[in-house]
Amino acid sequence: MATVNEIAQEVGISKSSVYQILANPEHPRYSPATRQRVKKQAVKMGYKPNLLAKGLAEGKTNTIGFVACSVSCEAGRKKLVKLHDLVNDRGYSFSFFMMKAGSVENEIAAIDEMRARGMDGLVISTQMSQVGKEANRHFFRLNEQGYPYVLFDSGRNLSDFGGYCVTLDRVEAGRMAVEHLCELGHRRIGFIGPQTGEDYRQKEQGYALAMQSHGLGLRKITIPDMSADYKFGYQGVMENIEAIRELTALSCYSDKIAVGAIRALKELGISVPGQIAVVGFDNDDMGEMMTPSLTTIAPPVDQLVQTTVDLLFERIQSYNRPMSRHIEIKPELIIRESTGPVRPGKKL
Amino acid sequence: MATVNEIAQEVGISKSSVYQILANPEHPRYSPATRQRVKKQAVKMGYKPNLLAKGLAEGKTNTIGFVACSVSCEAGRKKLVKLHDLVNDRGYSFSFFMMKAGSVENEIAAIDEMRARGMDGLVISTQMSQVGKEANRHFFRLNEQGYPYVLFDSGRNLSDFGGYCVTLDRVEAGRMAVEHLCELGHRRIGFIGPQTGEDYRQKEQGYALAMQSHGLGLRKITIPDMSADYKFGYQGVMENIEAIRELTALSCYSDKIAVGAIRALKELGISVPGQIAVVGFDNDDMGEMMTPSLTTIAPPVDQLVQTTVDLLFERIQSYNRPMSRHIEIKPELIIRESTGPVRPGKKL
DNA sequence: ATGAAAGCGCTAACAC
DNA sequence: GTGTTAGCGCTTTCAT
Repeated sequence: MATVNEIAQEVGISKSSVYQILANPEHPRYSPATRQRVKKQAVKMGYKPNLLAKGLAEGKTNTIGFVACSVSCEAGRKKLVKLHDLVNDRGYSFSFFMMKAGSVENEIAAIDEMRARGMDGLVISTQMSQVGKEANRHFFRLNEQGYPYVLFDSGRNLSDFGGYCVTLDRVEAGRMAVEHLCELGHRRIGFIGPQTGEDYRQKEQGYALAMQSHGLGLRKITIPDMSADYKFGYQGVMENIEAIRELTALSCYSDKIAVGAIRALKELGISVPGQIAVVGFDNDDMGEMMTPSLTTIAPPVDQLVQTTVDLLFERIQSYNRPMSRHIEIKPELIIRESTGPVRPGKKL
Repeated sequence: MATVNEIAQEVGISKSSVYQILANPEHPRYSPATRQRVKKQAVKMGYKPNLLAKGLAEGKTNTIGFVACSVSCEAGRKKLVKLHDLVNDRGYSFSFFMMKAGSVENEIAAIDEMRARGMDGLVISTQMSQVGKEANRHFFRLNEQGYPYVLFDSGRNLSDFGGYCVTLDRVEAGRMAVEHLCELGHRRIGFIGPQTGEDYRQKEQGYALAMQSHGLGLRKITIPDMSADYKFGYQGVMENIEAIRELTALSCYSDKIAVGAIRALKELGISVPGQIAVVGFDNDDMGEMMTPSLTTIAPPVDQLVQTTVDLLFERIQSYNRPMSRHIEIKPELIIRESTGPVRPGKKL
């Protein structure tokens, strides 16, 4: 790969002149003739500045990093793409780092590596199985050092977390599902989800709060893993048939759980929404095309990402210490075919 | 962030000693006492080597880049994750670069940027709408310069492409769907897909070859866009109802198209697989859970990725010029509920 | 209008 | 055992 030096040798001038001309091709500081020759050579040799050297010299890379564990789902995919686009719109490059899932140590390692690579700022989105606030301790260092980052829609306990952070209001999400079902006349409403994760805890809390405010008893179905895979929805129903038969409606932790559950319900000869209404969560594309199409609680992905990026650049451009800021985005209800009014004749 | 120099100052020795000790903590070249002090300081100051500087100095970054346009689908997600894992297994970091979709210029820009960032090798996976071989010209430069890269499952015309390349045998995929349906007794078999893209052309060619070898006439349904979105499957059926009613089986460009098509068929009161059998392509997770579950042609993702990574590292470790190599991976048929024997009584 | 020189942080060959 | 020195390629200040 051609370097500034090589161009300088070809043209027969010093490398700093070449640099100046390439950085500012129109500036009349150098004679038009020299400028032309340099530009020609650069094109001819296919010159591309070495970004490692540039970053080292400038102390910045014009790159924003995104640290996430896998691309866990369709929703994760949409976030990734939107984030990429918005960061590009700001004239920054975008770099995605996939951390190993699970432990806080992996999260720390991922963040450290991205900093070591000279990222000018980080969007961090990781699902932590550890709920306690000790899982946030490593952020204190970032805060103290004034390193720009925003925690993004992360299912973690945020008490005591002192940085910038944008999340979806999952308590509200859990509540909205119940409110929707209550309006349709349902009272025996179940909730199916995994038992771990702050993520889950919040939705389940919203469910519980809404049920209590309507004077209804809780009916939870727990599935084994924190993974939101189809199979767990299927198994959840199949292994709790009796409890399911008591219900007229089921709120699900995710669209995938809902799809698996609906598959199981069909196999059991229980009609959706006729005998049981089902609400999902995530607004996966597929929900629109399945039969019945899926009523769901949708995270406003664009708004989430937009807010995150705004916050990050506010942080990057300001020189003062970051204050603690937590922005919660409200979800939206999308009504489709999988929910309907409770059947009058349904057995108690 | 702490530097080698700062540690050296604290400890009171030269920076090269610090470097040597940190690079080789157990080597007895330095006195145990000094080694201890250096290691302590490094931990205390939270030293992490600056990867830009390291990469610049060493002329390599121990990082493999993945260049792709968006993460177009569930299958893309799986590839991304598997690629990441295999690259990590080799002791390399993994960096994902999402290029703007569409033009060859964007592809070139993406590749150039990754090289400028010091990637030691690249896996390139882009869908090109341009079918001609001129879309491959920029790879010649990479070949000549001996830069290590592997073209990965890219729907493009590979005549004249002189590098390493791993693809799915999509002609075979198209053929397999037809063979499966013929074995079930179907003869009026349609194919639905977009009209652009090498990707499409191959599947369609497999369909055509298989149909001809059985002496059957082609029945193609074309959908507008190259996007493999659900909606197009739905629209494709709804806008070609007459043609659809002639069929006893339908082979689809993708699982998403299949899902949309099945939704439409249901709305039209056409039962699947009773009145019409449907085969998808991709093996999206969702295919297992929908009703009817989806018979599909599955790309062996792990094998594709494994082969790609093997090839890339072979290239990285060898000093000789790359030969041209093209490895085609065979897809697999997964039979589920959406296909069944043709109904005897079906109207001609 | 052009160039010399120092520096970013890490690496590596070699000297003491 | 430890230090010196030059260099990776780009940037930036200051001199000519």
